[in-house]
Amino acid sequence: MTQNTETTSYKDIKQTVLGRIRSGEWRPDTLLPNEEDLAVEFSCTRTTVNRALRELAEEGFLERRRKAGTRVSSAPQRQARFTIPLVRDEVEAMGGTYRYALVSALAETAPEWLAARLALTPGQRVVHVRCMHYSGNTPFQFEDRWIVIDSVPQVEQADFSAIGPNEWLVQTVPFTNVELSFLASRADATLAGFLDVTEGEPVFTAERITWLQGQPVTLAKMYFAAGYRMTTRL
Amino acid sequence: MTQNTETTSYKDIKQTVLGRIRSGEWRPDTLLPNEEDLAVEFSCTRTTVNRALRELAEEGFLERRRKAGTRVSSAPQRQARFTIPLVRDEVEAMGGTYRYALVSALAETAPEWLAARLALTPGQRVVHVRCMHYSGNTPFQFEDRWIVIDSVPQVEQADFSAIGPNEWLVQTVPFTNVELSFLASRADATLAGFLDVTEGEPVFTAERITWLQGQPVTLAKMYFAAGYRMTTRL
DNA sequence: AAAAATCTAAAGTCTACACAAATTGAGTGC
DNA sequence: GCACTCAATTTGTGTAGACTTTAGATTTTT
Repeated sequence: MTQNTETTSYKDIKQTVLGRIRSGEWRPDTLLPNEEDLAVEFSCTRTTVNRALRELAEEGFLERRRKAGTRVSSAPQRQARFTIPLVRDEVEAMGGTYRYALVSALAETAPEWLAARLALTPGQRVVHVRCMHYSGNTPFQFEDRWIVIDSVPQVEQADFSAIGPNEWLVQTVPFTNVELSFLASRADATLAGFLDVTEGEPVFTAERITWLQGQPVTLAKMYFAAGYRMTTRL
Repeated sequence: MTQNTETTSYKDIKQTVLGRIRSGEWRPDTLLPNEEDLAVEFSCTRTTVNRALRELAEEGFLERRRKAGTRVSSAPQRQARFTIPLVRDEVEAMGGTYRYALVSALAETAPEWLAARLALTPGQRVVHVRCMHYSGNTPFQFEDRWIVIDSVPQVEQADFSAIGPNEWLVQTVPFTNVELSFLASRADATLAGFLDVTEGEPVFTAERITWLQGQPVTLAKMYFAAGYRMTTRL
């Protein structure tokens, strides 16, 4: 486990501290010894203790303030970290064969609701792409996406019949700010058809809005097949 | 911004590197200079560069491998970090007045599906707590929770009429492992009544399973009112 | 050729020390 | 009693240097 027989690594310290929290030895709100004392206890330098405590604080287990010291977080697990896999990876991880199919791709004037969501000027044009992601022959996800032409002019030449809009965008647009939402929506007739569920069924939905340096780039609505759950361990 | 006029801090380096990624100067898959060279460029030590790059890697922007070097992540935004607020905080943050109401709390034998989910031995007993969280008079969340008596014997004496089971558990059980899932479920008659929606409506649902050192402690199903979305910015 | 052994570049971590920044808490003056 | 100042404490961050571990690359062996 340890790198050699005698050094105490920041990982050991993290483990030990976590253990004391879990065991109840250090209950929420308990003030920990300061870094120097812990360094003595673990016979390492303060630097190493610092790293351990800093990371535990980042993970939400501890709260630290200069001069005030370090204490056990009273409301732990405020943060959940989800790994958002690419659709392809997700399908393949479940042992399925990933398949992509374009449904439609059309340039149009942004509908009002979209203009409002993305703060577009009235009449701005977008490319509307709809496509399906399959696991084998089973529908896995229906993707409904709008791409702002002014922000990504190349999109008018893009061919989405072979490559999905997400992968195209990742390759084309250097980088972005993102807002991601999860919600439950209701399958309307069209969606029910695509996902092969009954109309009215609940559908787990992710919405992703992407900006490039303040400019809205794309809004994607991703509708998952019945029974989908997004899971994480803390 | 910078602490004094001349040092380059790891934060500056993070900003600069992120800037180069965003601007497209360093595209996905680009191999970065090694830490020593960057240390020269930023006129600081390798330690400082290391911290900057390490954190960027943790945030998903870079991928690092010993000997192979550091490269720009080709599938960025693999990680979303959600802040899971306590219900009370969430309600109050939206300007509502938080109100809690116990619906029922009964000790019973774990139903089969629950025993399967938590790997209980047949016949193990649980306390089943159902309660509501309101924002003012509007239903905000219906919580359906089972607590394993063998893991938390005190639960039989607990009084959930004033304090919610989540807050009680946080105070009582020192610490835990957690599995958290999000999904879309369908409002049955009971749920529809509690949340004041039509039967059959989609309901955003969070499920949380908690263990204490391998022992299952509790399963909570949290059903959110219509229109709820869980949002994060990256 | 293919497989195994070796070399080596890069990140990973630790030590030891120094100074910076924040904030508490005590003391001071009014 | 109240506001203000200031020193002490604790975490935050940087420097300089060394050793460790991983895994890509090269060479040797089969």
